[in-house]
Amino acid sequence: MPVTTQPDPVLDRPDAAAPATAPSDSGIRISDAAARAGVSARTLRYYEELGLLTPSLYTAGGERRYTDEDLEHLARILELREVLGMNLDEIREFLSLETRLDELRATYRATKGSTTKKARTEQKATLQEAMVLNESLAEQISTKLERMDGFRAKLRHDAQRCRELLAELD
Amino acid sequence: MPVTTQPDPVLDRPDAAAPATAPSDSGIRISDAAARAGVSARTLRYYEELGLLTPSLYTAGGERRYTDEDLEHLARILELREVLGMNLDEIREFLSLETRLDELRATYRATKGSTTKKARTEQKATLQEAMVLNESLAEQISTKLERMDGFRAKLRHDAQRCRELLAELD
DNA sequence: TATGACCCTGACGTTAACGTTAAACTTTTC
DNA sequence: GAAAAGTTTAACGTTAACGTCAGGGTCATA
Repeated sequence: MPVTTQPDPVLDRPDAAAPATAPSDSGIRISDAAARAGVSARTLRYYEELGLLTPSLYTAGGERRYTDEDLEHLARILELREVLGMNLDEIREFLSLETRLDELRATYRATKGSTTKKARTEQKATLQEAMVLNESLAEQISTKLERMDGFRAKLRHDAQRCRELLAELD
Repeated sequence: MPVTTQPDPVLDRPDAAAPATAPSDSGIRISDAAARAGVSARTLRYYEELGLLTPSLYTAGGERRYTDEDLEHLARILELREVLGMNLDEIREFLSLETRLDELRATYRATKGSTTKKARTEQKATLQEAMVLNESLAEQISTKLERMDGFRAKLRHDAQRCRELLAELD
């Protein structure tokens, strides 16, 4: 037995639609996953330890197997780290809120409006929380963008002065 | 004797023009400088240890005194750290190149074109180096700006979906 | 089925960027 | 001019995010 997934991994996908290209399945090993993402295997184990990225498959022998979905998740983590400069704790917070939003949307679609008042207020609370974090993040990003843009302008100005000096030197 | 600056600190400024507001002079102590910049005194000592920021004054007793100019320099360091996410080594490299450019401009103006060929080729080399670093930095910033902007767009989209859901919940 | 290539789980090591503390010295203030 | 407040150097401590290594299993392939 190669893999310890009892339910069919294709028919049971959270997203009902069949994937574009049938996955070569059973996932890839950790070193390959790491190489594709440009990180080390140790990093993947560490992220798992922190609860950031759990491979969706394990072999019977206990080896990690990563799916394409896992790799996408990893890419999101790395984007938050590299582009936004978040530390791993902030990333976990952000991702957990994202997950809760997804769940909320799922249950919302499932119950289709016929929810109790209690459930509805809870959903509202989650949505509010999401909005708050979203807006605070967007604001931080905007100010950072402005400052970076200002810096870039200074760089351009400096470059111009360099060019002028070079020109004067014939 | 309060300060160990033999020449007059006002008349001997590198920039000949008199400062807009006569400085209350003799500089501020380390903890005040740190507080103004929003960092710790330890950080200032550490930056000095790394050669990033040397206070322009010392009391006879050996205490650091920071001038407004020092604080501006510190602000630049912090901008490189916070906005661009540079580490302290990268910051030092960048600042040292900036300093060399300033020196180059100074000697250029001083000699007013009457330089030897050897000196001129050296100046050209420095300018080229500066341009290379400048462009590489500008490029990095641009790609980072794009990715951050993309992320912000995703956030906006998410926020919109949240608002729609909230509206549906009446 | 053997064997080389991988992987597992500890566990300790590393680096950057400071934090903290101690013991002695300066500066300021009353 | 003496206490209070602040500073100095030196040295060890801390945290995040992994690196590295040992000892022992697992996988793929010939």
